[in-house]
Order: sequence, then structure tokens, then C-alpha cells
Amino acid sequence: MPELVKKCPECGGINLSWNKERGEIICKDCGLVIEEKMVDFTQEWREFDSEDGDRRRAGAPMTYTQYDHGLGTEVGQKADLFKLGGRDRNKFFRLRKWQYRISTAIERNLKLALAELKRVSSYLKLPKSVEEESARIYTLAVQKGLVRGRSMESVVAGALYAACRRHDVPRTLDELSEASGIEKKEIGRTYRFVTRELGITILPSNPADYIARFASSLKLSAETQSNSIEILEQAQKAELTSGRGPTGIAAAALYVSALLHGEKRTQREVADVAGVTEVTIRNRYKELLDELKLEKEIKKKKKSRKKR
DNA sequence: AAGACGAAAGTGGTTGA
DNA sequence: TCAACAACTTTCGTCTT
Repeated sequence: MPELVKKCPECGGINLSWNKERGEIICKDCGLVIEEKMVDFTQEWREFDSEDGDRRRAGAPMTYTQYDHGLGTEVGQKADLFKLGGRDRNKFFRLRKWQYRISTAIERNLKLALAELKRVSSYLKLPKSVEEESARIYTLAVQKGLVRGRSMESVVAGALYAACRRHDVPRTLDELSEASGIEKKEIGRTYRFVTRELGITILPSNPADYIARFASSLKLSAETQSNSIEILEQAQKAELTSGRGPTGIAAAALYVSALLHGEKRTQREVADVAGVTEVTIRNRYKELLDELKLEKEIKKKKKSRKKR
């Protein structure tokens, strides 16, 4: 856990858990997501003399988020230019022209696309691991010529969406759409196309992955949050989840759980953060009550409130 | 007055002939 | 390629708090 955060700014609790993969720090006391975009400070090696050999790395790490994997040399960066004058400057311009010419179309495409990718990724506060993954996916897509006939931006969005899904750090199509300015259905289309062509397998996204984020923006307690995950598990056993949109189920579980813990949120509020309508929540909610026999508990809750 | 609930019609995507 | 279909949305009226 990085040093930066030691206490929860919301409740002051020090019981924080760090999910490295998602780059999130979550307060176990109040459920607040404190930091969503963390740099991974861990080292790549553990032992200097392990059997795996020497894992110390030299130079910058390989990265897919630079169009040339961070290994190339840029000729003619602005800072360098100012140091030079006269002939040397001309020389630099010539070299730069050269460099430009030897860039293949693919490289130029990648450079643009990865800039866009970083923009969207930081807008959505996605962790580095997802950014890397999506850059990898995009690179593969370009190499396979899958961008032809599609806008670069939409493929970027599709790659990001796929990477999110693979890392269990789901963002909805709506969020991707808002961040990238690409229509939802377009992202979905390219997402499906790219994953199919590249043979990327994606597990259906798990509603539980949405809980932490939704609960956090609704300011629900940690108990409510973990209870809603239990509800979710029961729902899965009752086969209520297959074929339904995961966000709707997550939202309904959260809604029920909030009711049971006396932290009532309106259907409207829950629906908004989950990106579904109240009707969907109602439908899922009804199913949950039917299948999980929670009616009594809800009624109990109502009675106890009447007494007061 | 606001929220919860339900019915009915509409939308976009999937599937199977 | 088209039609049937399921999930979800939109809209609206009614009931509850």
C-alpha cells in the first residue's frame, strides 16, 4: 500500500484495503473508494539471487502505451531545438524529416491512437494495467488491419472496453461512450468485432464487480456493500443473473441491501449511478424478493419504523 | 409532493430459419 | 436477410408515504 493514503478522508478509519490490480484503495469501514488511479510501485523482482535469474531491469520498462514501445528515439524534440542554432538546426530539421518519412503508416496511426487512448483512460481514471492491456489489444488490431473501415477512436474505445472487462474493472458502455465521444452501439460493435477477430475470450462480466463503485458513489456503508454481494451470490444460485444486464442486477442488490440496512436510497438515485432505469431496478428487485424470500425482512423493517 | 409500482408500447440487438 | 424474441427503456397512470 502506498504511503500517500493512510486514513480515510470520509470516516477517518485506517482500515483500508488496496486492490492493486484495479488501482483502487477502498475503506473497509465506509466503503469509500479513495483513490482510483494508483501507480503500481511494486518492483518486478523479489529476490536478487532467485532461481529465475537476475530480474533487475535496465532502462525504462517496455510499454505498449508508447507507439514504439518506448524504445525508439525521437529526433527533434522542441527542447533540443532551442539549444541549437544555424547549421545544426538545419541538420535537425533534415533529420526530423527523415524520421517522419521512415515512420510507417502503422506507426503514425499508433501514435495518434495511443494518445487518444491515454486521454480516454485518464478521463475514466483507469488503472495502468488496463491501459497497457488496451494498448496491446489496439496494437494487435492495427497489425491485423482491423481498423480499416472503422474510425480509429471507436477501435480505441472498443479496446479499452475489452481491457476493462478482462481485468474485472468494468466500466459501462455508457461511461466509455461519454469519455470517448463515440456512440454506444458503435463501441459495442467494434468491441465485438475486435475481440472476435483477435480471439480474445471475455468472461461475462460479474455484477459484483460493479458494487464497490456504485456503493461508493451512493455513499453506502461497508456492511450494506458486503451484504449486497451476498444477495448477489444468492441470486446467482437462483439463476436470476444469466441473460440479464449485470448493472441492473448489481443496482437492485444494492437497493435491497440499502433498504435492509436503513440506508434508504430512492430507486432513482440507484438507477442513475448504475446507468439503468428505475423500471429495471424494480423488475430485478421484485425477482430478488420472490426468489430469496426477503419479504419478511423488508416487512420487519417497515414495522420497526412504524413503531418509532 | 415525491417516491414506488405496474402496464403498455417502443427500441436495438441476437438468433435461427 | 428476415422475423421472432428477450431484455431494457420510455411514458404514463395510480397508489403509498
